[in-house]
Amino acid sequence: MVPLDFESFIHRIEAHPQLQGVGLRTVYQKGEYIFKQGEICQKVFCMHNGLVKLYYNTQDGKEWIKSFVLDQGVLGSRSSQLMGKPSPFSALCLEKTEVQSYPYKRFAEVCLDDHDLVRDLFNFLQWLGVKKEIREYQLLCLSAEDAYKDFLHTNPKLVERLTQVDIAHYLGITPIALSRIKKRLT
Amino acid sequence: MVPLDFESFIHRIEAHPQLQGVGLRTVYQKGEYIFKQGEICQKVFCMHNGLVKLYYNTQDGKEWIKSFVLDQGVLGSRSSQLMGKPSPFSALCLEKTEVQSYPYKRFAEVCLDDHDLVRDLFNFLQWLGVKKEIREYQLLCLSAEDAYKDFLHTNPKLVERLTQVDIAHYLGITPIALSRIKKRLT
DNA sequence: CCCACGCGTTAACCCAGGTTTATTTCAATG
DNA sequence: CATTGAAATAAACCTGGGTTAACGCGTGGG
Repeated sequence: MVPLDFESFIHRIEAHPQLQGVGLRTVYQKGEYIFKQGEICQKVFCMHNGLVKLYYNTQDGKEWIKSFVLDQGVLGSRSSQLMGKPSPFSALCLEKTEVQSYPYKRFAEVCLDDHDLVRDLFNFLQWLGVKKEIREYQLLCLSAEDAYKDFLHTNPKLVERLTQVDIAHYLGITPIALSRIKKRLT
Repeated sequence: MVPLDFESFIHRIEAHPQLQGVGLRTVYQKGEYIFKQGEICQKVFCMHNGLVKLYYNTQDGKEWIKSFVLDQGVLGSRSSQLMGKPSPFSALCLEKTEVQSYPYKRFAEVCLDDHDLVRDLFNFLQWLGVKKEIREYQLLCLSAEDAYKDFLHTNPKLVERLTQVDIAHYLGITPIALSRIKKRLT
C-alpha cells in the first residue's frame, strides 16, 4: 500500500474523463509563489517536477518550514480547500516547477465517485499520514542533532538542493545552531 | 466538511451490513493497554467513551505523548495496519474506555466499497490531517509557553482530566519546565 | 571590474529548559 | 492509622540553542 507511486496516481488523475479540460498547467520559476500565506487558495496542485517549500511566517518575523515537495507530489492548503480559510502557510518554488491545478471540490468529487481513483486518493492520504506521523515523531522526540542526522540519511537528494538556512528552518533551529551541529559531527 | 461528527461516523460503521459480527466490543480499565509499542496490531478501534494516550518510549527512557483521544474517536497504528510493522507507539487508557475493534483490512475494504462510508472515511482522514497540521505547527513554530497556552485554550475539558506530567510530555517538555511556565504565567 | 548580497561560519553572551535532588501534599493501600 | 508512592513544586547547576555581530566566500548585476 505504502510507498506510493505518484507517477501513476497523477497520471490516472489527469487521464480521468471528468477532469479533461478542468486542469490548468502552470510553470513556476524559481522564487515564484504557488500560493501565499493569508490567501485563500482552493486548488489542488499535482506537481510533475521541481522543488517547493511550504513554510510559515510567524508574527515575530521568523520562518519555519513545514515541508518540502520534490519532483512528484500533490500539494495545497487544506484550510483553504476544506474550509475556505486563508492558508496558514506559503508555497514557494525553490526551483522551476511544473504543476497541474484543479479546483479542489471538483477534484474530490471526481475521485470519490471513481472506484479506482478513490483507492488512489485513500492510499495517498494514508501515505501522507505516515509521512506526517514521522515528522511529528522527529519534532517531538528527537534532538536537533538527531533530527539533522535523520534528515541527511532519509533525504540525501533533497539535501543537495537546499541551503543550510532552509534545512535549519525545517528542523526548527537557526542556521547558526545547524552550523554548530555540523561542526560537532566532524 | 470539518468538524467531524464522530457519533454519526461510528454509528454508520457499526450499522454496516458487511461489518455485522466482525467487530469486537472491549472495555479497558484505567491503566490497561489497547496495544503496546513494538507489537503488531492490525486492528482499527472505534472509541465510544474514555480517554486514551498515544505515546512513544524513546531509547533513553523518556516518554513523549503523540496525542490524546477523548470520548469519541478512531485510533490505531498506521504502521501496523498498512505495513504490518510493529507500532512505534503505545495506546494506554487513562480512564475506563469502551471500543469496538475491526480487522483493519476488512474495515478499509468495506468503507472503500460503500458510496456513503467512503465519504465518511475521507472526511475523517481530512479532519485528522487538519488536526495533525495544527500539531505540527505547534511543535515547529511555538515556544513551550505559547504551546501550553494554546493547549489550555483549545482543550479545556481534556486539561481537567490529565496530570501535569502528561501535559508536559505532550508539549515536549519536562513536568518541571511546565511547573516553571505555570509560575511565570501568574 | 567592482560592489552588493546571500550564504556559511565563528565567537561572545544570554536564556529557556533539562538534570538532579529535596520537600510537601494527597490519595491509595495494608 | 501508618505507609507507600505518585504528583507538584522548588532550588542549584548545566547545556543546547537563540541573539547579535563580525568576517570570508562566491556569484551575479551594474
